[in-house]
Amino acid sequence: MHDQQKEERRQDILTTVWQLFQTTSYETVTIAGVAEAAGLAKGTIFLYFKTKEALFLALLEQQLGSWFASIDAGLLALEGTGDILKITTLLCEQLASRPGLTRLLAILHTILERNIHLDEAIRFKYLLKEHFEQTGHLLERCLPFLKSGQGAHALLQCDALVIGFWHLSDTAPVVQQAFQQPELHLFEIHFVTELSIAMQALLYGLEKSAQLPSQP
Amino acid sequence: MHDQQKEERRQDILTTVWQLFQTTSYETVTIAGVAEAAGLAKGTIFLYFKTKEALFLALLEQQLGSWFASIDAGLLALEGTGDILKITTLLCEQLASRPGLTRLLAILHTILERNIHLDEAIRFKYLLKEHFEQTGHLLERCLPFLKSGQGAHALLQCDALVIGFWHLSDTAPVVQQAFQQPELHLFEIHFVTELSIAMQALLYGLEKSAQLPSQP
Amino acid sequence: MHDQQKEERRQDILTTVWQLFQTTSYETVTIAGVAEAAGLAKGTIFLYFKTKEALFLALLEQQLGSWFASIDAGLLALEGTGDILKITTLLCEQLASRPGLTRLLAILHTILERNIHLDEAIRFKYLLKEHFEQTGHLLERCLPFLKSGQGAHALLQCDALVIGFWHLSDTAPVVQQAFQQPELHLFEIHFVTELSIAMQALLYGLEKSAQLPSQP
Amino acid sequence: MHDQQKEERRQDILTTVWQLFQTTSYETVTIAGVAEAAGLAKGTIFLYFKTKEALFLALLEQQLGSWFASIDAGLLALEGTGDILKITTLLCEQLASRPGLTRLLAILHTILERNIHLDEAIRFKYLLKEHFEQTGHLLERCLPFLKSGQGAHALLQCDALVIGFWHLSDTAPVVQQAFQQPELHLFEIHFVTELSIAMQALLYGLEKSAQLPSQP
DNA sequence: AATGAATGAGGATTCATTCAT
DNA sequence: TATGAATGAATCCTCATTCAT
Repeated sequence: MHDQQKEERRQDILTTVWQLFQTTSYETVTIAGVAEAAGLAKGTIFLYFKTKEALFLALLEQQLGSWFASIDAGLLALEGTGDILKITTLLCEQLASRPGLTRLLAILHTILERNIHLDEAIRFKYLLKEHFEQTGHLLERCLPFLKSGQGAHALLQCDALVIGFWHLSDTAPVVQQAFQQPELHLFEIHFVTELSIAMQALLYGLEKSAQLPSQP
Repeated sequence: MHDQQKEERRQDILTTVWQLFQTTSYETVTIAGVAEAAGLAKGTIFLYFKTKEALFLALLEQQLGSWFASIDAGLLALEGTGDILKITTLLCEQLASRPGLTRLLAILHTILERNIHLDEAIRFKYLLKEHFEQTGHLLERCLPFLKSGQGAHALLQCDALVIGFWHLSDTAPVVQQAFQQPELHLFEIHFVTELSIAMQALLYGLEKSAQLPSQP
Repeated sequence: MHDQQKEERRQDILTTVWQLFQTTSYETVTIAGVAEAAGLAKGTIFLYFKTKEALFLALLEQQLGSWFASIDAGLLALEGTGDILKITTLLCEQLASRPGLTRLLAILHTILERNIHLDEAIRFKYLLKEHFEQTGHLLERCLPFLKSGQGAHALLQCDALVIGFWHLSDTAPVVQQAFQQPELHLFEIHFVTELSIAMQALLYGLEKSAQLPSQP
Repeated sequence: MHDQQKEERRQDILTTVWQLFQTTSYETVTIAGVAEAAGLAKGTIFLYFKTKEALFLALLEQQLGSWFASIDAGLLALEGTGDILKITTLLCEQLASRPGLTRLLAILHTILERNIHLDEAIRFKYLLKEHFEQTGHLLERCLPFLKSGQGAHALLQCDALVIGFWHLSDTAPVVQQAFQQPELHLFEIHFVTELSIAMQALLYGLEKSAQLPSQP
């Protein structure tokens, strides 16, 4: 079996998992279910992914790759504009079109990274670093107030916003019911909307901070 | 047994849980452990708290109450100053001095709210609303650019930042090891530091946004 | 529920396991099977025994208790006789009438003791020590050549013989088939017979050794 | 590929397994590990050995061959002496210098013989028979009280002792900890020491038994 | 002869929660 | 009001072995 075939099978598994994950939660997706849906034996799954977490991490890598690619393309077109609104819209819309990605990001630190091997952790973090730095670089060329290295850092701050607002917006069923009470609509968060607002404000604020003389 | 005695026992349980939670994780704290530490039977715990999640939610309520009280006091002293830096420092330092609070906030939406009853959800959300609106009000008086109602909303945005940065900073052991690799220190997040920076930028940005003519 | 009832249920479980163990192997006995046969939930079994190994260890304790009791009674009747043959016969026949005991002894060190908690290990070893010393004492009074403490030691040597000969006699099915070959009957070991012969020789030898002046 | 080459490769595999087995347990040695260490594919291992058990059985054959050779040489020098102490010392020291051999003997009947094919079982048992009879013969010439055929039988009894004392001395980690308790040192068995004592006694006893008029 | 991808069986264990007493 | 015995769901992963190439 050639490497190409192996890669194809790996992709098959990832595609299967991705489909299952769309309609259910991480917990609901079981290896047994994945194997059955993929027409493989349980053990075969583990031949391609050491743990369930590593499997979903690979999924995240793909989605992240896709997202960063879109962002990079978009940022190139915005080079030098300094248009925070357009940049925010770009980031958020590309995220909104990948609902699964956000859910994966939201469980990355609490679940996915909790049961992987060191080598996987290192590889993933380096990959992430590459993305952050490359896209951060592009971001710096769009937003001149960002100095070298601050682009990646800004992306990290956006990541925090994504995770945070996802948690706020992805409410449990009981909480949904509670929201039927009057005056509680305050907490009904529309993810993309709120994320956009906050991200925009954050970038404006970074611009302002850059203009200030010093920060201890 | 008088209501007072019941309340005392309820407090005893909460105090016990709080102590256990300080040194371990939510998962590690078991009802059996709580019962033993409190000198009660397992079943008794459930007489005071319907579920484990409700128990921790009560804990969160207390800590939140304490935090909001401090914030309120602090904001009163900053009324009208518009000093974003001081406000940010206030919010973050009061959070930094309550490590358990942050950890509870980080699991509020993914765990605590997932297994409580409707009445508890409603009560908690109303309580939260009260806090958000009262403190939001005070915030509005400190930051004149915040219109009525925007104070609570700003606090919500801060909440998102807290959750997000906690996830980014609370890394799994393997990831900690991975960080020993060169050039990965980018991801080593010091919670309070990063939270402060982002929160400050966010508030600056909200100020800037308020000055802009319109927002679609 | 009184302690007595708890003890009864504990006994029920042990009895159930004992019955299952009679007709199958340790591996074949599953907790699920035990629970079903006992009309209990799986979790309930673990309420009475921390691990599967601890469950079988309790079984062994009972059987050992019974065996030692019979031996003690028998040895009392042989006090001062120095009749090695009768003693050997006593030990072996009491063992032969408890087939399960031998099987448990044979897996004690390789399986049972491998997954128990320290407190259980300590308790079991002290229990064993008690038995060895008490019965060893009686043995010393039957066999005058045994000095103080040597009785327990002799029992330990017998234990080794029991384990060893059980392994030699409890042959795998394939090996059974192999024994249909001519001239291989050498290896067809009848457990009790061979154990008796060796144990008798061992005791004779200990007597002889005692008469020798010194052993480095 | 010539038979000679095949035999060489077979030896390579055995050598590799032997090295791995020295530092770990039977369970820890995996076919995958053996294949990797030997620079072969997993499937290749099974071309030379039908099962994992057959592989270790071959190992045991080699070690046994080596041990019996040493014993034979030693017994020749002791011919006619009737010196039980020297014989015991010979047997035990040659065993002590081959720690892996004892470990293999201890799992021979419970593991190795459980998953081999009939032809292998037959071959192994015949091989064993050869050894037992040849060395048994030599033993008979050292110990005149042993009648024809009793030498092999005595070796079988020694085998039982080896297995039994190995189990008693090879204690689980928890049990090791338990032995830190006072008064439990009774169970801390030094394998070679105890084996020597018991084997010597056994042989003395066989001598004594031979002098007795009759045995039922 | 060598490969290595695929297989798939197999089971203990925890712990929040309930409810009879 | 307090107890604590009983419940039972829920699933990952290893690794010897096979067999098509």
